[in-house]
Order: sequence, then C-alpha cells, then structure tokens
Amino acid sequence: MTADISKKLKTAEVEKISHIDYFKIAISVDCVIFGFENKELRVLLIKSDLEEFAGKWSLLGDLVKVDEDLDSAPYRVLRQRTGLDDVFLQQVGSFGAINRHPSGRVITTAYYSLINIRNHKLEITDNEVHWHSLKNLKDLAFDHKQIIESCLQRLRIQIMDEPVIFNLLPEKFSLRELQDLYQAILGIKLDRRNFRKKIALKNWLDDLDEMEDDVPHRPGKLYKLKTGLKKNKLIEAAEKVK
Amino acid sequence: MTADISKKLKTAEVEKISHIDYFKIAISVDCVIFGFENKELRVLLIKSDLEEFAGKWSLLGDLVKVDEDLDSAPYRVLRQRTGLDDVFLQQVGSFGAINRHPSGRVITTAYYSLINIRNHKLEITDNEVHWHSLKNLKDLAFDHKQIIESCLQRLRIQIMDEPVIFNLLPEKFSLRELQDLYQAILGIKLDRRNFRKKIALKNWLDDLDEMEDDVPHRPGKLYKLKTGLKKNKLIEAAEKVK
DNA sequence: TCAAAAGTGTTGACTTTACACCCATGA
DNA sequence: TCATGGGTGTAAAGTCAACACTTTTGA
Repeated sequence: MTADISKKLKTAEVEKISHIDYFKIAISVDCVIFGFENKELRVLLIKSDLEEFAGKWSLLGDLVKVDEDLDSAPYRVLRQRTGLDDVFLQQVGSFGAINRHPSGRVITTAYYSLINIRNHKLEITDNEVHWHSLKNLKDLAFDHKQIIESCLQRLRIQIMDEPVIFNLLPEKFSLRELQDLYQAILGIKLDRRNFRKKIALKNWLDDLDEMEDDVPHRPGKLYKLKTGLKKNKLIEAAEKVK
Repeated sequence: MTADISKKLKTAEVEKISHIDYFKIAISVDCVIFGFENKELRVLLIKSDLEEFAGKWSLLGDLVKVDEDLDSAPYRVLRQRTGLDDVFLQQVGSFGAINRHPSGRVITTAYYSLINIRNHKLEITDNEVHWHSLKNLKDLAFDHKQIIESCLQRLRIQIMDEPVIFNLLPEKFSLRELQDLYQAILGIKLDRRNFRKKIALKNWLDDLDEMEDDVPHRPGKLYKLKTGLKKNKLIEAAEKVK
C-alpha cells in the first residue's frame, strides 16, 4: 500500500521541473489608499510610468518579490513610495484577466489602506502622486477603476461594524467629523441624533473632555478611539478571521 | 512637456525585460468545494500527490495557465477533476506565505464552491477523492486548513442574505432540509417557527404543491428556488459587486 | 444679532426572539 | 399507539427611522 502510493508521488523538485512553464506569471500588489479631506473621500494615485498608459493615473503597486510574503508586499510598497509605515491594510481580492497588463501576464492582489492625510506627511519621491476625489475617476490605467470599486465596496461594509474608519481621522476628532466621514464613504446623509446614538452604542470612543478650538461655530467635544481597538495590521485582521 | 514625460516612460517590452526576474512565481487556484450530506457540511478533498505531503489530504487545485483568466481556472479545475460544470464559485482570497509550497514559490487564490453531492455524480478520475466532514479536519497539506476556514467564514456571511445555499440542495427540498443545512453551516440550532417566517420573508421560494414521499414521518411540503435567483456563475456574482 | 453647528428624547414602525400545541404519517 | 417531525401565532423586547428645539460660539 505504501509502495503503491509512493509510486504515484513525485517530489517537489520533480513537480517544479514538470511545471516550469507555469512560472511565467508575475504577481503584483496594488494599494487602494483612501484618505479623507475636505469632507471627501480621496484615493492616492500616481501617474503611470508605462508608455501604453501615458497620462493615465494608476494605483501604487509593485511586483511581488520571490522571497517576499504576499501580504507583506503592500507594506513595502507603501513604505517605499510614501514613507508610510504601520498603516491599516487589508486584502480585498485578486484580479487576473489575461490581458490586464501590457507587460505580460501579471495577476494582481488588491489591498485597501486607510490613512490620515494630514498626520502622515507623505515622503513622496515622485511628484506625480496625487489625492483624487472618488467622483470623476476616469481614464485609470489597467483595471484600476474596477479595483477601486471593489475596495470601496469592502470599505463600506467594514465600517459598519469594525472600528477601522478611525485610521482616516486624526487622533482627536469631533462627532461631526466622524459623521462627515461616514457620509462621504457611504454616499448618503445620516441623521445626526441617530448617528450619535449608534456610535455611542458601539462603545468605540473615549470622551477626551476637550473641545475643538479651530472652528467658526460652536465647538464640539473631542473624542479618541479607545485604546486597544485599533486594528491596523493585516496580521491582526487575519487573526480575527480565524 | 510631452517629450518630458515620454523620456521617463518605458514600453511594456522594456519593463518586462527589466522585471524578468519576477516571473518566477507561479499562481495556483484552490477550490473549497462544499457539499451537504447526512445533516453535515462536507468538503471535497484529494490525497496529495506530493511526496512532502504523503498521506495528507488537500484541496483540488492547479496552477493557472499563462493564457487563462484567473477566475476561469477554478472552473477548469472542477471540470477536469470532477466533471462538474456550471457550478457556483466565488473568489475568497489569496494566500502567499513564502514557504507555503515545497515546489517553489506558489501563491494561491482560493475559491469556494457549492454543489449538490447527490445530483452531481462526480466523475472522479482519481479514487483518492473523498467528502470530509468539517469536524476533525487535520493534517491537511499546505495551508489548506486555513483556506477552508476562510471559505467557511465567507459562506456563513453569504448565506444570510444571498440565495446561494440552494446550490447545496436538490431541486426540490423541504423546509426541514433547508433548516438542517443552515444549522450545519452556522453550527447553531435555529427555532423552527422563526426560521420559517424569516425564509418566507425573503421570498426566495416557490411552493411546489408537492410532498416529500420518502420520509418515515409526516411528509413536508416541497419547495424550489424561484427561477431567476440562482447565482451560479462567478461572473454574475461579480456584477452584483459593482 | 446672525450663521452655523452642538447637543439632546420620544414616538411609531418594524424586527427579533421565545415559546407550545395539535396534526399527519409510517413503523 | 408511538415516534417523528409538520405546521402554525402571539406577546414582549429590542432596534430603527423620523423628527425640532435650545444652546454655544465666532464673525
């Protein structure tokens, strides 16, 4: 019986050789980096450096290295391209239409990231990087429009019952800012009283006993996310999935 | 200005050459095929044909071909390995730890599939294929245990508001069978009266005015999924996401 | 004193849960 | 006649949506 089985088995080395033709696909990661400014949800895009997509905007991404975890690659991309470290990242899905990339067969895994535009001064090495409003996104390179849509979809679901949205806000924020942000992401207006009730119920926030001081109207109370709730590592998110 | 940009741009051909080292990662798909039998949720596994995993069970999967859409690959795998066509499939996520595969660097994209064990007589070309109960899954090859967990997680969410569960049942079924199935997937007992109310509310079912005839107790009414509701193509699922 | 937003409760509609009895069938 | 599940309604608790007035601040 054992002999029987082992006759059919092949070593990994043999398998690799027999499949060597398959090692002709590259895999990339693309980051959909959301930010919030001026009551609008934004996404960070870069001018494509491919001739085929001259003038078009694209997501920040890169090929995955042979000795690099898939889920580590988007962290590297963010670090290298924007200087950001320790950000919230979550895998959304993989996109692999045959002709999605003009350089050859490249399958990409998309991640979404939430960052605070003000806090993180981007060390942008390339000046052709820009925060785009999510309205009027057109003429994107590759299938990046579709990827952004999927990530937005995922974001909308996730903010409803996980405390991820706070990655988009400064440490201290008012309930108005939080509500504006929910509205920007969901694309709908929310009732103020009901919104405050719902947030209070979730028990995500600590009241700081401080007030806004830079607004041209009655200042609101400032809050911060309760410590221990911030899930800003993909690894922690993965734990939750288990 | 135009000249300025084009100086920095590279053609896809040039890019491909400069990145040729990256085309050393293979990508595979793995299918988590769920079935329902004996009031239990099952998953279809195959004995690994790799020496490194001798005796261990693994998911049905294969490397993605260079000229094959990523999302088409799991359909091919199912067709080749089980003779199944036109099944429900949905992408769940990609797994890419560096050493997850002993043959080399292989990143895999996981899909979950729902099929009716009885209806589809599997044309199994290999007799080392088996329907496993989800309890006592151990000693799986690769990271397949973790992949199954992720897919189960997704399944649990999806059955709550999309009519996908019916892919696991025969054309005609009773409400008891449906409830047993929900219970098996969710791992909890449900109240019969409340369950029936909730299902009625969803308006997914047509009453067939027929009765069970093979049960050792009072027979229940038979129902079928309303026509037009069955989402059994990944493409249609993707439409919904948009 | 005006404009802008802060802060705050109640009601009605709806949803969810818990729970028990009689009925039809086959063995 | 027994065992098994089929089939059904109601009441209490909880959640959700709609809605308006007074207060505080800066300009």
